[in-house]
Amino acid sequence: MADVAKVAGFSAQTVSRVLRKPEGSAPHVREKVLEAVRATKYVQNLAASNLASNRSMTIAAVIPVISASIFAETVQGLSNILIPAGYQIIIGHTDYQEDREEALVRSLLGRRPDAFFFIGTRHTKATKEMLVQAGIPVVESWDWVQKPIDQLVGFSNRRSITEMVAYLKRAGYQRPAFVGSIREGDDRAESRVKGYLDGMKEHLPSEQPRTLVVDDLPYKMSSGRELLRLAREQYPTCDAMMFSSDLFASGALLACQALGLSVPGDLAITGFGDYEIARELKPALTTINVPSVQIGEEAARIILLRLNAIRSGTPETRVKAKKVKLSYQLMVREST
Amino acid sequence: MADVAKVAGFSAQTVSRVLRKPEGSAPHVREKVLEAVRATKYVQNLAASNLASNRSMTIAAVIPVISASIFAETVQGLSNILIPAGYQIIIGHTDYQEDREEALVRSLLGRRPDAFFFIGTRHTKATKEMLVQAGIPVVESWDWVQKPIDQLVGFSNRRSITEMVAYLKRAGYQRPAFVGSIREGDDRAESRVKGYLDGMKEHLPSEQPRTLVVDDLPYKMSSGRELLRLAREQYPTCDAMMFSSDLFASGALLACQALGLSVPGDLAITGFGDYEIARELKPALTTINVPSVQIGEEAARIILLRLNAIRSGTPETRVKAKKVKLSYQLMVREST
DNA sequence: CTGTTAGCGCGTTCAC
DNA sequence: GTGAACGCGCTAACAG
Repeated sequence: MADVAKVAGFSAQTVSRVLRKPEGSAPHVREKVLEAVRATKYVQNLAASNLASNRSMTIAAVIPVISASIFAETVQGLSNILIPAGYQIIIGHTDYQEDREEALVRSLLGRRPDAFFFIGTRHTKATKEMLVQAGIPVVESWDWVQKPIDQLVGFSNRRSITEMVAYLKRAGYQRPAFVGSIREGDDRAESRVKGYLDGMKEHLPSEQPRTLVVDDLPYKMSSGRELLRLAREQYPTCDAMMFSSDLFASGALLACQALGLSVPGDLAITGFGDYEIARELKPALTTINVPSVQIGEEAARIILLRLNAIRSGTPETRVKAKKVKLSYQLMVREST
Repeated sequence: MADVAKVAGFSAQTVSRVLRKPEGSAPHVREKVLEAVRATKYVQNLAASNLASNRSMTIAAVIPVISASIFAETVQGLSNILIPAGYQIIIGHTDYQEDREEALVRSLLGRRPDAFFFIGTRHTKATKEMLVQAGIPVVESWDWVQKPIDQLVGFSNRRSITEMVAYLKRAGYQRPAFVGSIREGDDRAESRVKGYLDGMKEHLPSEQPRTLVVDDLPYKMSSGRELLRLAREQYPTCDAMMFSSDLFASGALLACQALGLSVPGDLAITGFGDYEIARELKPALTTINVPSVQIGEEAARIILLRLNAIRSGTPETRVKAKKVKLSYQLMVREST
């Protein structure tokens, strides 16, 4: 920066100012400085900037897995808002393991992010403590809990499935089963199981609930085929299968075709997530649409609001939002 | 760190050493220090560490889009090797736009990553200059070029499609078309078009090549349906459609079923990428398997090798690997 | 194997 | 609107 200053004919302070707040300097100064930056191919060292300013202009995003496209959509939503605002997002993934999350948060904290974003609401005690002590905004998302660490942008996984049961009942199904491979630690998927049980109690109280939940099948379409096989074995009289994800539902649907089972004639199938494949398959899949992009965008807005408030010294209570509830949507299609 | 040192009864330097290289200190010292770290809930400030050591322990990964699961697999491969080695990966995405890539690289450079990884081999002149000047290892990937910026881990998109044409010819197809929606800037997909033209010239020289390449359809299954419609209109006598991606091929395959077209009876279909859906559909999709995870792992190994060499002062020439060529695989299935 | 000294490259503060 | 002094929290280099 000193070199740039020398070339421009000003002090390093002026270079720093122009770089951070161009409109704060006189136009001719600004021009000269920016010219010198180009001439010297100067790239600011953000580590030094971070150290001196105590702000890193990064937001930490903690997600279960990167490769799930639906979570990628949420990250996309975050980016849509945060990148234009000058923030970088640093992503970490936990593979649904709380202890990995704890290690990850510890390591991310070392970079002094200005805020944290989580997909999920379940964390170890130590994780929560670290976050509280860091004293930065934390937004959790993708589910609905009573007491978030700080702020929450979510929807009720549980109620969405209860609603699906209600719909199936109305559509004439009497013996729906809930089927899925649920990683231990995936509390959102576990909420969906509860939602199923709620729904059965409320809408089909005469029926014994049918659940088949394993934890050792990978998150792939082919697991849907395997789950279908297991579920038909265990619940031969079941007339509708509610899968914990569209991915499993899609695999099961294709397997039904291979087996010569008619959907929804012989068996109705539902999913969760409203992935693109749900719309494209024949029959198209009845499922639950999740506001994945919107969650990210809303979380980003909350983060920016909080950060601006902190910078300008606004009292916390003025901006600390309540929890934000977004709405899922039941997508009724041909598979039921 | 001074506080931790006081609690432990040692100097800050010793705390620093224990944190970075635990085996470098006497066991009783190590114990005391780590105990003090826990007691004070100390979290190291990596920005300061970075500044002082001139190493950030981060690797920048530049990819076209996060949400494409096949790229996520490559990032997974990177993680598999780099995370255990103590590195963090910082991801940026370009949406296939060279100018966005340039801005992204500039911004990432500000964090002083220890190395760069790219999916893709096409960059602006300014981008290349910045990277060369940064003087850090750069690994490009996912395609095959003569002169990479630094190192390359890839395969020939072009030759893979040529091989597919050869296979189709052997299988009895005479009038294959190449169909896709290709974002401007997606040089790998553009290589595939060239591979198709090579293949036609070499294996079906009597036929006029049939290409339908648009640039305005989104990267979604539903675009496959649209591409199928356009291609049938333009090339009614075509007997095999080679799609630029499994996603389009899948959409087209499902659309064929809806239209009552038999695959491969009336029309053969091939894809690219070997996504899971390619295996699961009926008929299963003939496609090209890309070593996506392996690319990431191999790139990570090269990066570690280079970084260790730099640290230990080994001369560049000793470790600077040649380009690494990985092999794709033609997956012949039922759709041809 | 441990401690001391100096400085990494910036931004904040205050003076002008 | 611009410049000088100082320090952010850590590690490299050296001494012991």
